[in-house]
Amino acid sequence: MSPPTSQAPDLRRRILDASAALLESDGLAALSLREVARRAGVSHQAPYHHFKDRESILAELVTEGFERLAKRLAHANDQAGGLGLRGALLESCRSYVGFALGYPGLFRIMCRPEVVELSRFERAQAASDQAYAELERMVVLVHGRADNALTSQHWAQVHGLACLILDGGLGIRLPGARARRDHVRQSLERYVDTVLGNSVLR
Amino acid sequence: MSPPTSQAPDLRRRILDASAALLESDGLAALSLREVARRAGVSHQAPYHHFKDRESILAELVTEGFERLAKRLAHANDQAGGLGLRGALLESCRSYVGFALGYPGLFRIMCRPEVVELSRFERAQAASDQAYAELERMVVLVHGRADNALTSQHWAQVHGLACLILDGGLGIRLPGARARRDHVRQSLERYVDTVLGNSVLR
DNA sequence: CGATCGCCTTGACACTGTCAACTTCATCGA
DNA sequence: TCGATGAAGTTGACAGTGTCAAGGCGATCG
Repeated sequence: MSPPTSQAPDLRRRILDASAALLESDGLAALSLREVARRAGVSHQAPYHHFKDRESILAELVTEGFERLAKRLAHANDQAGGLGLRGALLESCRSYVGFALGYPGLFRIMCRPEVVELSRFERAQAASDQAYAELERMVVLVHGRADNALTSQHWAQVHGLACLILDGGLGIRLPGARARRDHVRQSLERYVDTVLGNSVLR
Repeated sequence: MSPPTSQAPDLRRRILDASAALLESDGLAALSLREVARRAGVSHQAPYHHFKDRESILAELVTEGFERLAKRLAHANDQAGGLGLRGALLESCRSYVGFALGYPGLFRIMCRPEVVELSRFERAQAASDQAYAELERMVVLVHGRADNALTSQHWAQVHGLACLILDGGLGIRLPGARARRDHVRQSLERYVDTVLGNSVLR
């Protein structure tokens, strides 16, 4: 027999792809199981043969999201040798915020426990831990030691910026992708300088 | 006739109170118009005589939330004389995070545009702007001038910490209210010291 | 060749937000 | 005083949702 055509590869993957597409184009509210099934060309019950429930589908997307994010962060960390500490730190921050702005629908469900309760999904939790580990690795590179408060501070900075631009007041105040990108770069550079003690403000 | 008994003050208020209670006790998913109506002891259509739709109810809660938050931040700012700059800045940060942890359900819908689109509700937007203005006032107190990047940085720090403890990986890693409070204090103190240039890390 | 099992279907149920039409009742101008 | 008006609350309906239950169907295998 032939390899699966583009029409019908395995349904599980098609459901995930349709969900991700819907999530980014029309938002979480538009992502109903039935609409996903419709787009995948199957009955409204077919998804239940591959996922326990709606949350499980989203959890799979979340897992893949955290894995991709962790990979980006790891890549930035690995560049500490070539780019130098400041360059790598900046790259790490931009990876995080860039991921959030690049996949806003996905990023949102990654930090909404009322949508996907991470602790219910072992693999998702593990992927999240992996991303955390990369953040912590950057903190070690910068400060020379692991420290919960420092890691929190770093994570909060990039996560907060991402959330505020995506969902909060900063997005409203920055119309247009260009303005956002500029603002992100400016904010992150200032943050990096502050952290590295080169702040012009001292 | 007697003044309204505790049983039936004006329905509008009762609907808002029931919604807020449901939001904090069982989360947003459990907050359906019909359940709210049930708890208010009226038919499922009664709320529509006081609110255009479900989002409008939540928008009213969000408005009140931002007003309360702005008031807390203003109070912290006003204490700059008495507490000193460091004390006031710390108090401002703790107000923000404390608000988020104190009213998690409310805080969540305050930063979820897919639940309440702020730009659709003038008063909510105004209240949000008011809170932003107080954050900016603190930045001016600290740095001597207004600066978008600095305000972003400050806002992102407190917002990020709040989100991560509430919804993200920090909450999972900090079981128990006590551990969270301690972590918040520690993180915020370190942040404040960093900002004020007294960091022990230099 | 018959049993089994994975994948998918149809059908049903309770629940949701919202529209439409109806009742009740207080207010107010003629 | 009376009738109109309009606000506030009701019941009923509709489409849409997530999920449970039962059935069909084709491949696999003892």
